[in-house]
Amino acid sequence: MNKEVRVRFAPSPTGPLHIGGVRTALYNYLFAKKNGGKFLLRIEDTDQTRFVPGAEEYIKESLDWLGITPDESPWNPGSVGPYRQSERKADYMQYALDLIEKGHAYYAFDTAEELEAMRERLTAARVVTPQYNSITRTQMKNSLTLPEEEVKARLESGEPYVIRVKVPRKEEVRLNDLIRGWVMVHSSTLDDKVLMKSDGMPTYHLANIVDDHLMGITHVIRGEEWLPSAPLHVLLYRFFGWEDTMPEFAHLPLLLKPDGNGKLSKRDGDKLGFPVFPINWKNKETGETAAGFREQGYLPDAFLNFLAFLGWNPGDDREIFSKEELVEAFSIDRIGKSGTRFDIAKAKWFNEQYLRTESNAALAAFIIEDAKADGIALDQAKAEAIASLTKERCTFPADMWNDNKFIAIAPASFDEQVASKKWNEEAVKVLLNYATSLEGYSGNFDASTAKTMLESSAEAEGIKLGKVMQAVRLAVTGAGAGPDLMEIFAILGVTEVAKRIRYALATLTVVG
RNA sequence: GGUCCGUUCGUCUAGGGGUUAGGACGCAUCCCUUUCACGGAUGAAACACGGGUUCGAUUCCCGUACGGACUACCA
Repeated sequence: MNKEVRVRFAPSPTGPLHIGGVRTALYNYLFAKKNGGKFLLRIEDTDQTRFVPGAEEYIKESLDWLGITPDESPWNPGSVGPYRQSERKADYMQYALDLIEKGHAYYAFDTAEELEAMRERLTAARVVTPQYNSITRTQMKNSLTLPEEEVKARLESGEPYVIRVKVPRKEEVRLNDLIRGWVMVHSSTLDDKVLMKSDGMPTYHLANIVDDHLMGITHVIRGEEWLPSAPLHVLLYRFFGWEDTMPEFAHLPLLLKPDGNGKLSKRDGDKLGFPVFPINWKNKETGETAAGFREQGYLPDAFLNFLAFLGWNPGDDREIFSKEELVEAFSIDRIGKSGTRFDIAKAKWFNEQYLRTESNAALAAFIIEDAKADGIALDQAKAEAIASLTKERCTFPADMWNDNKFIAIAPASFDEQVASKKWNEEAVKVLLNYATSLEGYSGNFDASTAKTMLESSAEAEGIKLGKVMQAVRLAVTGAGAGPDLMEIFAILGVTEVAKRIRYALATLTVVG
């Protein structure tokens, strides 16, 4: 196989992309890059009734956020465009007509009521699968049953019609899925799917095959929900005479809800306690916003890494992979077969891992911005010091500021539980000493100086530092837990520490 | 209902005819430590079931159960 690998991600703009779709896009991207091929994006907007404004932009923004930008797309077209099926509308009819000519498709004039009546009749006759197929089509209004003249007359009169594929009666359809191996289906279980709708638009089945062919797609990597219709697609390639260039298929296992009860869907929104969308989606009709991973504080590379491992693994114990490493390690035969439940705890873990490896300089930007929202101006140096001190204990960038505001904001109140247990005579004595020596100090104040001075303040009273440490922390931060206290002191500076201690001394009273 | 797909710790998974069934998340305990975290160590925790094939099956085959997808002029 020396043909250039070309894969596509083909979402329909019916709303925000959900993470299952994002994973499909990711696998397509990884496969293309791994094989030096191209990753295309095609918008499948053949259902005019379900079109949602903004969905297309949403898809673009989501992929850009994750850095899996298509090589060819509506916004960056290659030579096989257009990349929106609605803009290719004029071309599909000739292919459908070609099929009719070859005897593999036919016109059908049945109304919705007639189709309904047929299904009811079949159901009443206890036919297990009522469908428009090789048997029932003989009783319907189509170009196979109607006289040629009448068909012509109906077409000329402008009567609405669809074009259906003529599925052979008895045939074994085989397909070799890259993930599942040979899948065999008997054509008698397939129905005569509509290829061209009465509004002149093709259905997914026709448009998909025609476009994949025209766009030189070599591998179709898509969700498992397409597996049942894959045999029909194989049949279509055959009817068109394109079997020799038919793409290889890989049907991805589905992303399931955390309880394993059904596949993850858009409607799950935030009900499950975590986002199902890559980025925020504002529903223009309801005005409601569905949460996205980006806005929740997930780093793009961490999210990508997490997503890649939902159904795929490299075969060894490594788990942290940059995008480039994923490309290098990726292969379709290491994709699993079974559905994957979505576990948000693991996603958080990945984010934590990535947060820790981010540079303090980069993280400082988050802290500065979040502090600003609280009306606090932080300089870069101070923000970097906070980042360095806090990033190892946080899941999201925003936690660095939100969980550690006390570093920049002097406590107005103190954790009562800690105060009642730790605020005692000894602590007061030590803090009194410490405040005094801090106030008389004007040299360089770093973490070790802060500690040395605190130690001597305790020693002077013959008190062990460990006994009063919590109280010291409480006095300066208002809380009983947090990052290394002496490092915090260094960030605060000698004057501020002394000031806070004086305030605590004046505010807190020793009880019991 | 029918067609198709699937089933290893709670979750993501590695493995594959003979293994103490490995790792990760989460959980628990311990260590480190001025706290909380981080980190380190340890632990509990799995081959859905029944038949075959075989000297031997978690692994191969067949059933059953369970789960899922599909079953539109939606994708």
